[in-house]
Amino acid sequence: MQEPSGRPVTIAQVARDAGVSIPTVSRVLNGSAPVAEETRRRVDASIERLGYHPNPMARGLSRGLSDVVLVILPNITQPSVNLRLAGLISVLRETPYELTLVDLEHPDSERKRHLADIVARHHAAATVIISLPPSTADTLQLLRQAAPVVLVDVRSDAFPGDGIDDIAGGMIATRHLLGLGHRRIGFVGDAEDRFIGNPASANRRHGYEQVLFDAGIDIRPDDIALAPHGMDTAKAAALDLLDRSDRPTAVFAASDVQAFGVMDAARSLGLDVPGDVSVVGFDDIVTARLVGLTTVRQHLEVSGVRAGLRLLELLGQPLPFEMPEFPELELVTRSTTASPGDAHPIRSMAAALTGAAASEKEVSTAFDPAFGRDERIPRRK
Amino acid sequence: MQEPSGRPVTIAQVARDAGVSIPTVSRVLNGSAPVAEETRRRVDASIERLGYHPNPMARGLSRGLSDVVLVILPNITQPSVNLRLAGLISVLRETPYELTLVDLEHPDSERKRHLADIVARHHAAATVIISLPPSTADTLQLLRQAAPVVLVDVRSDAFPGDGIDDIAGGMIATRHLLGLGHRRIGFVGDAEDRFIGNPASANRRHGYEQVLFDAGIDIRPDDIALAPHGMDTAKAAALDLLDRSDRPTAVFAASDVQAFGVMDAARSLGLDVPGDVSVVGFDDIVTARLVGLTTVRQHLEVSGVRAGLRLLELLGQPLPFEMPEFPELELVTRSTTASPGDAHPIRSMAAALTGAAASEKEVSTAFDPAFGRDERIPRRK
DNA sequence: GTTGTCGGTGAAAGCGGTTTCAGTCCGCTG
DNA sequence: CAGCGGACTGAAACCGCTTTCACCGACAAC
Repeated sequence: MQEPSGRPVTIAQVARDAGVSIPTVSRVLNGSAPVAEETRRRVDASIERLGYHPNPMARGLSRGLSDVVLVILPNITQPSVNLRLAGLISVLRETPYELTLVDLEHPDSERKRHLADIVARHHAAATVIISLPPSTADTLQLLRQAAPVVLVDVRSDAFPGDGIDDIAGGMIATRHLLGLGHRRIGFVGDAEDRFIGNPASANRRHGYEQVLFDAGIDIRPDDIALAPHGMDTAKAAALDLLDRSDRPTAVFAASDVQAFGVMDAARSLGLDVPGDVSVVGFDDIVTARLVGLTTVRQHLEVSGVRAGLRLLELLGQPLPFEMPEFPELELVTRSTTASPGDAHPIRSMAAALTGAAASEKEVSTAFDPAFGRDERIPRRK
Repeated sequence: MQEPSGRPVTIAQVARDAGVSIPTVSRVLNGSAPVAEETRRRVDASIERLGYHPNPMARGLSRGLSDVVLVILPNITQPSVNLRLAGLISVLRETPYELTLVDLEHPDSERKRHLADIVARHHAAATVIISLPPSTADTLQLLRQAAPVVLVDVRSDAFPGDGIDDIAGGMIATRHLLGLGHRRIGFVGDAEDRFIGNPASANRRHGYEQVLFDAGIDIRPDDIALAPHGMDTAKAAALDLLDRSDRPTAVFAASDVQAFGVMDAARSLGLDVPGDVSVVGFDDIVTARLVGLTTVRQHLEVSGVRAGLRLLELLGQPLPFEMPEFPELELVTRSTTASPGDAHPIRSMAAALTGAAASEKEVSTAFDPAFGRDERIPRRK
């Protein structure tokens, strides 16, 4: 605990202090070779006394591999991304790996940030890419380098990863509305350059269209509104959809964030949810529960956990716990959906406000999001 | 772009390929000394052809300083923490620094993770600590090491940082309720070990008490409910507060998350917000807008930005932009507060659902949270 | 015509670790 | 008692890069 201020303590100082050679200290540190009990004690004492911490750069250089896992994601404030990251972190916490974060924020702006270049620049032990589909060029380049790559929220033949079945998800949501008796069902999703973007929204729409088709319902083009991802943009799109006398009686939004936009639009038109319009979202982010949004739940945090475990496998590390098994997708029925004409305005609004636990089929998991979790556990009591 | 697969390309290979010495390549890379135009061209060509990226560990080791900024925080899924981090990231993005993330998640569990040890272990160029007050021992040890430390959401004499004036914030919230005519005002805040925890909640309470005192209002002990931080715990605490015939007509919650708990409690008691109970939160996280919560806004993302800029200063780096000036705290009036007895149940509920933009005094900033921002900008159009 | 000075370059010495290799010193076996 | 293997240790090489330092040629200054 001395640490004479200034430059950090080096292994050489420890060796000198303990009266041994540098390699011996290294052996004590890593247990890479037998060290006499007495020697070990002396070394440990010196380490403690000097407050020595091995320099991770030197160690990494020497061993030829770093201990950092590079994580690349589009935007950390995005609730879904955030939760996936949290899941990954919870796994990495149990390992000797560090986490280096690269937030692209505007991944496709000018497209100048090539994923593969970012990866190459970092020389990390492994890379996790969240919600960003690598281009073909990226894929080729990533395959050429040695460090493993794991994808989250993206399916690829080239890399392990766990995208969900978005088509099935779209079908679940649409069937729910159909089951409630809706026949005019709108869709609000991403308008995006599909060469770059995540195809999730498009696939959810495919599921939606498939179900309607199977039910013999014609899809009216003007019941589909696309806008760049975001709550406000979705609201604008939803206004087009809902500000008509022959509006749909229900809307399936490709994400919870967009569903909020739809609800906001409904509100500003004086429409009751679900009295006048039912709304279904997708993801089940934390806020969905708060607002009482009916949605298709995917286990966001679990996807991060899985990626972490898969990574450890690839790195030949022991897994701190088992790969969790979760239903991939499930409908969470809350208070933004009802049969057409089946409105109880006041009750439903009130319920919507706080997520009417009574009517909700909740599943408790080991990975509850932060809102439902106590951050500070009172100690000794 | 060849990269013969396997081991990453080294500077030696580039040097050989370009027919120059290693130092020359280094000079081209860093512009640290003049290089003949012709030579430079050859080297650049080799770098490009081989797909060379300097090994950051080797570089760091050699230069004696790393390019990573260590960020330690309590829980990344916590909206306030998340936003602060996002602000920091936006600054670091403009610099050559990498960001390594350590999420404690349960910072005080067993207290075994000493901040100073984490910092020492990483040998980073600098450290940012978000929403975690260092202990005295930590502080001493952190001061002893060379790399700068910046605090976010914590005030300290030892390190630069920008905590807000929580007492003033508590006063703002309470005065608002007082101004609406409330005389029985409850408080819901953190029950915590103040030796470890962040004193924010306690300070907000002090502000609250001060205002009531100045107004000549007696504070009834049972109008104050404390619980470990979290929405569900706050709900339970609020139930105690509100499930009485002589309940308060308004509640000031020490954070938005806790305010949501209070609203949830009110809902489950069949109380209308703000008809029967007004609720004020603190922070103005994204969700607050969504739910229409009246709250005391602090510019969370800006706090991260400031920390980033301050860090760059300490590191002697040029600042990518100016230090933003923002009002420290401001009341954002939405739809969860009203004068006692001044209820319009249906309207207010509906408004609450989506944040009734009309009645809201919004301030637009350059740092809008994700919900209000388009994540994917459609290109070429 | 000798000195500087400066652009341009390479040899070599680190940076702080790990790892190979070559011993010592033992205790055992045959 | 020679021979052997294992426990334990240190010298030295190496990881990939930066940074002196020395050197060479060219050109300006005296």
